[in-house]
Amino acid sequence: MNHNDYLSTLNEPQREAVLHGNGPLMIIAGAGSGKTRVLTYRIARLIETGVDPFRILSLTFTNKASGEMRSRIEGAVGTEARNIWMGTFHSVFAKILRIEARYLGYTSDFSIYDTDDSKSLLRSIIKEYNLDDKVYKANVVFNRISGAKNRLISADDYINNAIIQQDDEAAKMKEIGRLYKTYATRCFQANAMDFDDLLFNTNVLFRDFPDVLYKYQHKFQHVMVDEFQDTNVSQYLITRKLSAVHRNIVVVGDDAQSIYAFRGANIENILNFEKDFPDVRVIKLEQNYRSTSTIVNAANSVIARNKSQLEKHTFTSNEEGSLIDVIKAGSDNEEGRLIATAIFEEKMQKALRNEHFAILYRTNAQSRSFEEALRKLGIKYRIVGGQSFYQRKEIKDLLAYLRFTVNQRDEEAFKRIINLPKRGIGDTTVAKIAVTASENNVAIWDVVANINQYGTGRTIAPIEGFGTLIKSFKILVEEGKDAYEISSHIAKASGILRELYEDKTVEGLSRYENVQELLNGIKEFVDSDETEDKSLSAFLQSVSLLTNADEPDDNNDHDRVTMMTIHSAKGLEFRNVFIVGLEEDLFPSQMMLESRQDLEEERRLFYVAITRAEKKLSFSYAESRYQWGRLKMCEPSRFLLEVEQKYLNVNKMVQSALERDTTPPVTTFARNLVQRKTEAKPAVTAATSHVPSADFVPTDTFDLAEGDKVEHLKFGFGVVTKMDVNGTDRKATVKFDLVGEKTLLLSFAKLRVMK
DNA sequence: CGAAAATGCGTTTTT
DNA sequence: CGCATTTTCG
Repeated sequence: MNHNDYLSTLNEPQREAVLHGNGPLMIIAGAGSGKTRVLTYRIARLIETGVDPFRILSLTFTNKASGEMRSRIEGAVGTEARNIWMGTFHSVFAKILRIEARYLGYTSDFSIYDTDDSKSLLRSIIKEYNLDDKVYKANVVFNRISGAKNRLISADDYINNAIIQQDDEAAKMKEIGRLYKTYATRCFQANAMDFDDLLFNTNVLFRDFPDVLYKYQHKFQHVMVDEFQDTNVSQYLITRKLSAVHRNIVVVGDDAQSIYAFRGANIENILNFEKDFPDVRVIKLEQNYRSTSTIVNAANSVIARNKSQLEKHTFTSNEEGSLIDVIKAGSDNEEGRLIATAIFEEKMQKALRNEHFAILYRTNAQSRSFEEALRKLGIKYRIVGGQSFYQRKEIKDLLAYLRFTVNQRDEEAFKRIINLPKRGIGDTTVAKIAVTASENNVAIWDVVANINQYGTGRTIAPIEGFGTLIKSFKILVEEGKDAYEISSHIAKASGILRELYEDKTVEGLSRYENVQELLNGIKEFVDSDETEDKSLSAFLQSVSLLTNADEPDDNNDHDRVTMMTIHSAKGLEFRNVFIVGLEEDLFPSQMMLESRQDLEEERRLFYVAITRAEKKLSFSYAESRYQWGRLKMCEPSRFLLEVEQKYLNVNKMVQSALERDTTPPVTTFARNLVQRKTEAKPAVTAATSHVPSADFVPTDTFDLAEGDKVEHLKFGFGVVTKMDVNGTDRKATVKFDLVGEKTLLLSFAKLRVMK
């Protein structure tokens, strides 16, 4: 593509950003202001003007974002784009650490501990120290350690820091420093890094080994950081060091969209940047091309309440668009039904596809009621995040085998697989092995591999069997077999596949399929011509850093309603967006209100959610919510009042309150639930058992006939007694169980037919 | 040692 | 309530 072709499509500040030559640049890019285009064009242009792609480092927020950007650049400049160093902070620096591992005393096969591994390791350490695990909760301890690492505080720093120690003592957890120290040692002994270590150790690497720093400083001629507002100190320091020589650093961010302070992101990075690079040029992208003016203005009216923000005026010249609907529901289930119906109707009226819709919520747990309602209407959906594929037990089990095959020091992987499938090696035996190992001052694997030398009693046989098994896997690695050959062999030889295959329950079947799917994924990884290193350890590295937005795009089946948390929605856009669960204590979240005085981050989160919508936005809230088996009464969120009211359409609110006859009034609803708790399982089940097991399917063909069974959203189940067809008009008379005979002009949005 | 029973905790958000 | 971890018992 010729420069001028794309340059002519840009506005003035966008063009300036693309054409900016050398030296530091900060782009403050409002939501929907075309920042991805700017970044893409800028990189394409660098390559066209002769910069070697190998010398461009581009850090993005998700692997998906980087993949998309890479393919767009590829479209402009060709396959050269593949050579750009592009990815998340974690993946790029894991790659560098892998190359330079020996400087830090790791091998390049180091394991990456996910949060579960970390917490499980902490749990064992807490236990070993005989600390009360009700005081020292793995979760809390982990968060403390993680916070410290993100501020580049090592275990020793932590112990020697008077202020931190005071804090911990006040919280009655003065042992955290010791736990941190042991945790770090154990990770190191296991040849493992957790997520935070990937950044922490990169800092250590660059701090302690100037030669290595020198190499990368000179290598990367251009450094680009997307979503700069969400970087933490550790990340910022890395980029600052890397760009210290060439000083070609471009950061792109929007302080109004900073939503990761809880994991150490620091808006002050934006201010520090101006201090560290006094000659920085600042370009503001303020025109929104994404959303209607109603949406842009509503979003601005929300964020205007925040005190701390950079001066910026976002505007749009797009059409006004429709008002924001506010939908009130009696319960979380009704909220699900109302949204699902709204999607159905909007889809039909405007001839839209499923993929035009997104439902955004504050917490993953809210997805349930929407899933059920959408499924009932036969609307396809996908859930981003939540329990991801890679967190499933069977997947983690196989991955643990793979990890242990590559790295026998991986303590967490060992614990997972030593008795899986059951081979008669229980906790006591494992503890014995650990004791033997430390008595003889050797690694656990050494004991397992040579159990005959250390041998005790009758548990020798299974241990030896396990050792032989792993040894046979190791041989495959040494022979240089690729990741797929090795993993498919391990899946079979370990007995994991067999065990799942023999489990004939529904869950067992789906687990078996999941393992197969993982194997398919590995095959794809190996077969892809973009994969240079096809080894098992390369695969493991790539897989452990997948973001929850990186789930495999299912079989070309894109046309689905997307459901996800607002956090996951960052960087995405949808024609129609529903922001649901707008209730006080849920959004804004109670925890946020407790732990911090100000609501600013929650408000920014709301801002992010609003600005995902292109044409049409809806809010919803429920008056009651089923939580932990109890009914909780909810109040509308203060955020509903923080949006300038002239952008809201509250008609639907009244309407839905009037129509709310699918759900009993809240009082009876509550009573039913109470009854259900005390008396075994009464009447309520009668109503549910009425649901036929064969699935109802939605119809958009009106092909009703006498005798068909139908379900109407308001009136419940019924049978068609009479059909009147008059040209294109169809009238059905239906006898409903609940309300008797009704004549319907077919409003198919509310009617489903049983096949 | 492993299966069954009892306990207990959780819902912020994610790399 | 539902899942995960811990305790109990055969």
